[in-house]
Amino acid sequence: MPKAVITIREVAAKAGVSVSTVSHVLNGNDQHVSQATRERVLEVVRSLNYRPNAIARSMIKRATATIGLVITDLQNPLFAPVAEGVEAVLRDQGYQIILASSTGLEGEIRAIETLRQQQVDGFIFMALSVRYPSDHLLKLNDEGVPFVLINRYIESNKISRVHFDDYGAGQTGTRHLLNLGHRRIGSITGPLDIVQSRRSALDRHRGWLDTLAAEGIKPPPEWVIEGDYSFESGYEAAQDLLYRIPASLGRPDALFVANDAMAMGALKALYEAGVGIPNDIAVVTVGDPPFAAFTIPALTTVALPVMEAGKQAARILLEKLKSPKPLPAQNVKLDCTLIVRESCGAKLHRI
Amino acid sequence: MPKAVITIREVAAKAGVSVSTVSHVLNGNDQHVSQATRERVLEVVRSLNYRPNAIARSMIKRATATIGLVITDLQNPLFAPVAEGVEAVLRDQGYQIILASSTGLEGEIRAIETLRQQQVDGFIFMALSVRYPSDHLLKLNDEGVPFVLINRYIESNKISRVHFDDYGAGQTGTRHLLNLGHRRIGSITGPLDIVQSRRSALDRHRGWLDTLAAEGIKPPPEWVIEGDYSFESGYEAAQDLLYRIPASLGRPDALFVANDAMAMGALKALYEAGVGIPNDIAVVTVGDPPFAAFTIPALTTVALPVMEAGKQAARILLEKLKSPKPLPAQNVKLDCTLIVRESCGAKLHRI
DNA sequence: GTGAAAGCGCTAACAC
DNA sequence: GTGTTAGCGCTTTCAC
Repeated sequence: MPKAVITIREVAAKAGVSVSTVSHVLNGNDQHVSQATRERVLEVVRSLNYRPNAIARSMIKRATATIGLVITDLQNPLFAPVAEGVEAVLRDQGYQIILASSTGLEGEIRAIETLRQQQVDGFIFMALSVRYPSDHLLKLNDEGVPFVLINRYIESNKISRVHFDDYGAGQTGTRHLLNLGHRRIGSITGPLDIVQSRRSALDRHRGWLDTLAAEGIKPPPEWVIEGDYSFESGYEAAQDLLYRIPASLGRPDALFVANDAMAMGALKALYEAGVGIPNDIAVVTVGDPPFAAFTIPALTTVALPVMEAGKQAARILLEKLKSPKPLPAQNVKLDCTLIVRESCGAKLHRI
Repeated sequence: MPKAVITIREVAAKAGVSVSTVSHVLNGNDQHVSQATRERVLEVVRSLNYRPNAIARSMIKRATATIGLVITDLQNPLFAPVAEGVEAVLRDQGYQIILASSTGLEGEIRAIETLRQQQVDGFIFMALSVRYPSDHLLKLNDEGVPFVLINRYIESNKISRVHFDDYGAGQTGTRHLLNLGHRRIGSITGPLDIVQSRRSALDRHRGWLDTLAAEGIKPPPEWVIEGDYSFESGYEAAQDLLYRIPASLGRPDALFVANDAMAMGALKALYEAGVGIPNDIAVVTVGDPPFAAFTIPALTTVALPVMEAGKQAARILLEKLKSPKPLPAQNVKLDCTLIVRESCGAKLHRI
């Protein structure tokens, strides 16, 4: 800020009081300040358009009222609603959010370092839950830095995190298909392979598998195709499903697709192939983006409470920030809810 | 950060030098420091895991190397790519981004105030370009605070901004329809009314209108329906177009839809009504979200260079930040490019 | 080459 | 009730 910046000293001078008096009235330590003085000070503050320097303040307080929000992928559609949730609860408490997007492990470590130099009071990590090493987070925790993870898996029960009940989402979606009378249920999964695998993909997949198993159903491996959560991969997976299955086996008549983008891709491939949805193949998915109601047909889906995840994470962080002593880690799992639209049809065929 | 924080003094002590020497080596004022001393200091820095306090540093420097990114709507799909662009160029220069989402004029003013107390070096405003008063921005500019606007209109040529060539987008889309041989061209517009109007909606609309006029075409008012950029409004507008037009007038055989979300909504309404796209009605739109290639049919669209907007804004801001004296305002208008997919068909019918 | 010391703008004892 | 003052952790003249 180039312009002549005005300080507490000038306010004090103009009001004819000492800086400490000004400080007192500004910080609400009013008890020991006379009504008249207070008003005079406030008046000068206003007339001078005085803006307290938060930086100077935080040097003394040893707290900046800022938190670092570190994100692995800004373009991830979950990011905006999560950030909105975080923002909403943090702002209410006077905290600012410093945003850092990082790529890969190196980037994340660098981001943390920079933000610590900026003296952020805590962190929220919002990430693809790829399985990369988390030693730096463990260390961060040991150092007593408050933080919480969103949608990221970690092998430690000493770290607070909020995540979605992905396993439950897999169950819910699959059960819906079952209830509709389907037995031949295939799946387009998220990234399951060792290096790229995401926890959410694994869990949703297990939810699907276990739910079928509970009904004594064991789908042939040809009916599950692995995607990578992208529109493209859903499109291609659906084509594979259509054209690469041995005729003897036949097609599934329902599909559990692990996320919304792939589901939209699949819808298109199916449409192009002349496969009717939901009549020939019913489709259920996970995630409820704004477009879900406007695909053709509209997606029946298991919605993730994304903004809520941001809010919860912020609340947990706030608790840590306000507590003088370290709090036990919290692990909150958010329930996902089925939203019935068109892609599975509506009628129950259940016998 | 609760843990015993280690300061430059301790580094100095352990290295057996003065704090100023440590400061010199840390800041690259190496010239006057002996090789041996430098190495000793660096060694101690590493062993102590010393983390310089950026807050203390910025008190002296009178600059924080942070900028405020203020957004009116986190959920706006343009936000993520813009933020990514901003982040990318700013981070390269060692700047941090402080995020503030604000609602309405009041919220924006509050956000600015708070960020100024945090001593941010500059601002980027990313907003719906609704027409609300911008006096506070004018004043901010007069005070010498560097900032740039993204996608927001302002009646002043003293303020730097980057925006999309919305008028050109309207032209490009419309011309594509014309080239395909269409003459009966309707439109679903963005918010045009006095209170909610957005500059982009107005400009795209004018682009459409003028391009038709240049060909001597004057579409009947019944063929233009106003939406609000949402999926729903596109859906409803298309229904209006289908069912509310006097039979005598007949339907348009092509549609310029002012944004991607409304286009997707319209596609669905048209599909449900059994209207074939592009054969019965061709659809062109503006904006190229990830889903555009996977609607049914895939959207032919005029793409906005969203991430580029973020980058440009950040570059302009950086220039301001580095310049000792105020720079003249820059006004960059970004070109939009047609992406041909399926919703208009491909064949040129042009006679 | 290296160090002492004066602040940056503010808060919080502690005096009076 | 109000004022004095000692720092927060750092950079930066200016001496030596």
